[in-house]
Amino acid sequence: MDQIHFAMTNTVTQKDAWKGEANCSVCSIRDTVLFAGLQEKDFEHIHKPIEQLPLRPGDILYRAGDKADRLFTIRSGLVKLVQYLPDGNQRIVRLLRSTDVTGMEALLGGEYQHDAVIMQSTEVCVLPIDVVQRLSRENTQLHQELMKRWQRALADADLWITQLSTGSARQRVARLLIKLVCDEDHRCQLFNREDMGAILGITTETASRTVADFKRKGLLRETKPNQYVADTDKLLEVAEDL
Amino acid sequence: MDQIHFAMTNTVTQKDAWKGEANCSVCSIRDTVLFAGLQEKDFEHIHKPIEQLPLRPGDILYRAGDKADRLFTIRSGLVKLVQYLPDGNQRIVRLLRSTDVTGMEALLGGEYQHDAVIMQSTEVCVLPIDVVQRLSRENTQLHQELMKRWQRALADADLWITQLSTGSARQRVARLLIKLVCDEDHRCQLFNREDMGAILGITTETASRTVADFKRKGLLRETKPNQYVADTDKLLEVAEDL
DNA sequence: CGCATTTTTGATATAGGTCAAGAGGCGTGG
DNA sequence: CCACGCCTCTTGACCTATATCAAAAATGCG
Repeated sequence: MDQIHFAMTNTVTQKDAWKGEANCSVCSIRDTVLFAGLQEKDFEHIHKPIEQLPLRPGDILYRAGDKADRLFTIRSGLVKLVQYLPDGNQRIVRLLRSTDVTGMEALLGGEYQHDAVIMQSTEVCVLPIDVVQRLSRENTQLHQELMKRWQRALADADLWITQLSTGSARQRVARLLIKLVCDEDHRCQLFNREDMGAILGITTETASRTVADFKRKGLLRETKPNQYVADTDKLLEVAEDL
Repeated sequence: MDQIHFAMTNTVTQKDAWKGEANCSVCSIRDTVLFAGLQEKDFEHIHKPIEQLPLRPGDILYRAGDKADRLFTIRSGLVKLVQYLPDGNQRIVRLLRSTDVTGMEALLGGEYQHDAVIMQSTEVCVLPIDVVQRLSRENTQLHQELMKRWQRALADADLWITQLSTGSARQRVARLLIKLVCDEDHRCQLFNREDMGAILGITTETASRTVADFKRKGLLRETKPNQYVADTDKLLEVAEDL
């Protein structure tokens, strides 16, 4: 459908939004992050600074076909990986959130495989690929961590197929909502219906109708604009079509 | 639907079908295979023998939940990776063919994520994980090759989503057929309609109807039982809905 | 040859696509 | 602060593709 509005949006290359050089050794999410296993001495070897960037909805982190020379850790926010069909339609193939790593294509020196588009205000760390490669050679734990990320991405992709691309529209929407519930209060934010459709392989209208229906039936309650509370139990019933 | 008929089938653990110890240094497909980059001296370090197994349709290479301690290279044949939905339905999430590697979960010491089921007579090499791990530490090229395989699996998974789980049933079947065409004569073998359905997220009946229709319309010609010639151009038209 | 399994085909129901219009939000500029 | 225009969401009416249920035809196997 659209895939447009690119011309206006920033890519990360323009450093005007640069937030500053990161100090990984005091990173607040360091123990869950790619660099978790690094030692003091490892940090001494990082000469190139690691940038930390704030990004806004609609910004493009990288595009399919760009030379892959950087790896990204998502500190916070939400990013979609998008691929295009021959007919121009788009399909979202993965969502990235806090502590996720993306752009691992860079480790092999190829091109990025997706457009990475910011959906909610996001902060990323930008890791130059040569830094990661050297560290990965020297530090077994980082190396292990990289493989784990790879494995995780693959498991995510499998789930995307089995959960989000299989079954009725109702089931798919329900499963997506369950995935989105973040805190223990079952709160979640949704995104626009078009993106929901591109995630689930259904039309915008069907996404809309289904969400509206869930609201009416009380599986979803909107506390304030785009702030929902989900009835996870009922959603699960729908997801498995009981 | 079924996911059954397991009780009767072999898993690879029973070595009765053992074909013999492989000699990797003279492997006929060695230059396209995981061990492509190994040197003579590397082979000297492989103490544990590398098994080479012939498998028959219906055999199970490994099952979801099994401890992942071996990595497999497909020498020839066809293997499906299957996952199950909560409601018991199955979905095929990947197909493996000659030179593909599977079971990389083993590198992280977890459990296999899928059932790996033989679809057509297959030969695999079984690589004990500790062998691979040691070699990968010593040999950069093997290590690189492993990452490439990981990347490839991920790209396959993305294609599975965009090509085989998106669009009308006709389009999906057409795209699948295009994928299956192997030689330059556009020959291909199909598999049973149920598997086609589980790959495409459609019913067995729809798969059957669509294939039958393609035959009638001449997009597909059956030369002998389960030996087809595909009209790739016409299939492409259908795939992109021109 | 006869049984079991898979494929094909038919009839029917329905979920979801399509096209179109209205409703609600939100930012911009007067 | 309001009015206008733009955009997204929602809803409606309609129609088609695909699921579902069932039975016949074809295929393979012992």
